Parts: sequence; C-alpha cells; structure tokens
Amino acid sequence: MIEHTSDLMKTLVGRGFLYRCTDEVGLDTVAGEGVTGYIGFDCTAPSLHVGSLVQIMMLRHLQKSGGRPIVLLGGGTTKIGDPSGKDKTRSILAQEKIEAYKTGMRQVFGKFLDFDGPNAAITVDNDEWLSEFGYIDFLRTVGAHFSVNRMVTMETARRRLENGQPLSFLEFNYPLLQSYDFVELNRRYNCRLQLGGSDQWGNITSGVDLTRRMEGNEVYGFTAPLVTTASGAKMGKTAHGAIWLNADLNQGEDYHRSPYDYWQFWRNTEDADVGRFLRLFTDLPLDEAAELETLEGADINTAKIRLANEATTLLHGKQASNEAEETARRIFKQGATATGLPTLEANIEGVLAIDAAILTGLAASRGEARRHIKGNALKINDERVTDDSQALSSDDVNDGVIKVSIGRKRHALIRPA
RNA sequence: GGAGGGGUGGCCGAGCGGUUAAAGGCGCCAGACUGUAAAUCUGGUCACGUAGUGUACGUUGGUUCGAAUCCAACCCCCUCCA
Repeated sequence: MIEHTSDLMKTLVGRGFLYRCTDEVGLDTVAGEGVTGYIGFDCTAPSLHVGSLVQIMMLRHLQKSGGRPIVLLGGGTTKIGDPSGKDKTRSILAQEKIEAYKTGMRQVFGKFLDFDGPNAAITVDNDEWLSEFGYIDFLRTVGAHFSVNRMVTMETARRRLENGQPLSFLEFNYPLLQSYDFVELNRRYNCRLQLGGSDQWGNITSGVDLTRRMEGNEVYGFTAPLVTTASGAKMGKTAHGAIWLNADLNQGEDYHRSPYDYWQFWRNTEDADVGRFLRLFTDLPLDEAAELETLEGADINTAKIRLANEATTLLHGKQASNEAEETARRIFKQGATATGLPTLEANIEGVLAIDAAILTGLAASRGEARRHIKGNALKINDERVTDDSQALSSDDVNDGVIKVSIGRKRHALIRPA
C-alpha cells in the first residue's frame, strides 16, 4: 500500500476512485503542486448521464484539491467513434448532431466545476486541433509513433479480433487521436494527467507514451473502476433508459430527468451499494459515509435519503433536493398527492383512465395500460382501476389535480384544463 | 475478385411452407413478500380492438390458396482463398 501525501491522491484513493494508475508515486508528487488534468467526453448524446458521473466527480475532486480541471469535449474524436469497450461499431454521427450534443453536455459541467477563480476549469474541444490535420501530416507526426503490433494486442482490438467482430480502420485509429489530445493539452496547458473510466486504460496509456515521445514530458494516467450495482447491473440504466443529468427539455423528450426522478434514482440504491455510492457520488466526509454505511435493516433508508439529498443537491441545488425529498415523503409516507410530480394540464371530460396513463407518460400504449389494469397496477387517486372503460370525472379532482399511478413508485398528476 | 456461412422481437437465440405474433433465455414492467432495498415466487412484455384486425423476421420483387421459412436481385457482416 502506497502512502499518499497529496490531497488529490488521498481523496481519490480514499473514496474508491482508483482502479489503475500509471505511476502512483509520481502522480502523488506532481499532484501536490496542483496538477492540471483532463478527461475527454465524446459527444454521443444530448446529455450526460449517471454513467459519466464518476468521471465528473474526479474532475471535481481534482479542482477541490487545488488542481485545474480541463473538460475535453470530443468534437473531433466523436467523428471517429471510440471502439473501447464496445462490441459493435457505433453508427457515425452527423456533424450537426455533435454540435447540438456539445451544448447539452456543457450545461452539466457548470454544476460540478467552478469555471471562475484561481484554478478555474476550462473547456476545450479537440476538433480545434484534430480538424486542422491533413492525413499525411497526421500519419507522419503521430502515426509514426504507433506500432500496429501493439495496437492489435490492446484490449479492444484483441477482443474484436478474437470474437470475429469487425473493427473498422476508422475505429482502429481512435487511440491515435485520443493520444494526440494529451500531447496537445500538455503543450497548451501543461496538462500532466488524464483521468477516465477503466475502459479508457488503453487510450490513456497510449497518450502517456505519445506525450513522452513527442514532448519528452512525463505525464500520468489514472482510471476509475467501472461502477456497477451490487447485483452486477450497469450503473444508471433503468426502466426508462438512462438517468440523464440534464433536467430541462430543450434537448428533446428522452434525454432529461426531473430532479424528483433523479432523487428517486438514488433513493432506490441497493443496500449493499450505499457506502460506496456515498463516497463516489457525494462530497460527504468519509467518516460520515462510513457511519451511515453501518446502518442495518430499515435504518439504512436514512442513509439512502442522505445519498439522494447529497447527490441531487450537487446537480440541481439544495432547493430542488428539498422539494424532491418532500414530494417523496408525501407520496410514500402519507400516500397523498404531492406537488413536484410531473404535472400535465389536460381536458379530463370523458377521458378514459387508460388514456390518462398514456397522457402522463406512465404507459406507452393502451395495450400496456390495459395490462396494468389486469395486474392491479393502475390507480387513480390511489384507487385501483378495475375496469378498462373507467373514465375520469370532475369528482376525481382533489386540490385541483388528479393523481395517476402505475404501481407504487410511478406517479403523475393531471390538472384539468 | 473467388468459395462458403450468416442477417429473426431491447439483446442473445430457436424456427426453415401452414397449428408461428414467432420456443427458450436475458433484460424490462407489474403483483406478492418487504424497508420506496436485495433475494424469491407469480403474471406480463408490437399496436389498435369484446372472440378480431393491422403491422413485423436485412431491402426489393417473385413462386404459392398460404412464406420468417422456397426463388431472384440488391445491401451489410463473418470465415477461408487471392
């Protein structure tokens, strides 16, 4: 066990972020002086989701420990598509989409990082330098340093080859581009650290090597473990897709999560994950996290509520978090209707209960809504709907709204127009 | 370029002329049990409907009373050869 002296390493290691590091001792030394570090995010979706949260938190810790975080948006590399950790080639994204996605992603970083002050975070886009390159030029300056022999043995390439999955030449080039990013950031900002998820190990070490060769500078790589739930499921993937970090709608229907949903996501953490998640996804001091972790049985719900509060506050602020907690308390403890649920204005005259379920987005089709009725899952104002033909009426309005529920956890309100 | 194999529902994977909206598994949803947990058990899982209809098995045509299943062309993938 290495004894760390820098705040950064103490924090990252202590909180469970370390999976592999190219040189722990070296990084520890450099980090003590306030290192500049970066993480690249490819622009493959209009919002970031919980799966990227580990990375975002690492940048946050970097900044809090006196370092300067760089958010590298992969406007250029996204045009290639990172094959790391993927069995199949991703479809190539249109330029306009990449641009739009960048905007959506930027919004999130402002919540976790400080873009003002002495060690202000900065955002750069690798399209800035990658698009400048001509093919021959790139091959000569970057390609010359890479050995195909070794690239072929790298995790991603090897797996595709062994499984007989195609790996296009386009994708095969990806590591070169990401590696060059490190060189460029080292030149421009004296960046000496690249962080990332464990699937990025190959790309990161390639970048470390390339920077040494091209610049003669020693730089460092650090990867975090792939976070799964105690049951082994991938983090942040639920019923209705990923847990997106953007709360607003401007990126389109499917890519946002309300603060309440976000709060619920954390509230529903498995028992066995609570301690680990408190360390990874909140700023809660380690001793407090450890204490909460020891709670057993139903008491551990206290810890889950704390986790939900802390995580939601980070992303959406204290007020939104409080509101979400209050909404949850009313729904689950009092079985009452509560503000804060998704609310929809609609004409209710003669609207069937099954259609109400669709309007509120709780069911995707009438068939699905019918099935829920058969399964005793659809409720209006907490009363089971037993008949397909049951309609809403003004009698159902309480405090100006009608509560529609599927199961115990999914609720929405309709406000008569 | 040549030879062979293959493209099935969110994923994996059966089916290989009608009884197939398509076995089985995973995932997901709901119910029971609980602590808004896990595990377990039960039910459900294309859409619209009262038994019915419409869409769907890479794409487009064709053969059949009838095709995911047969034929043709095209697209894409894999393996071996050059």
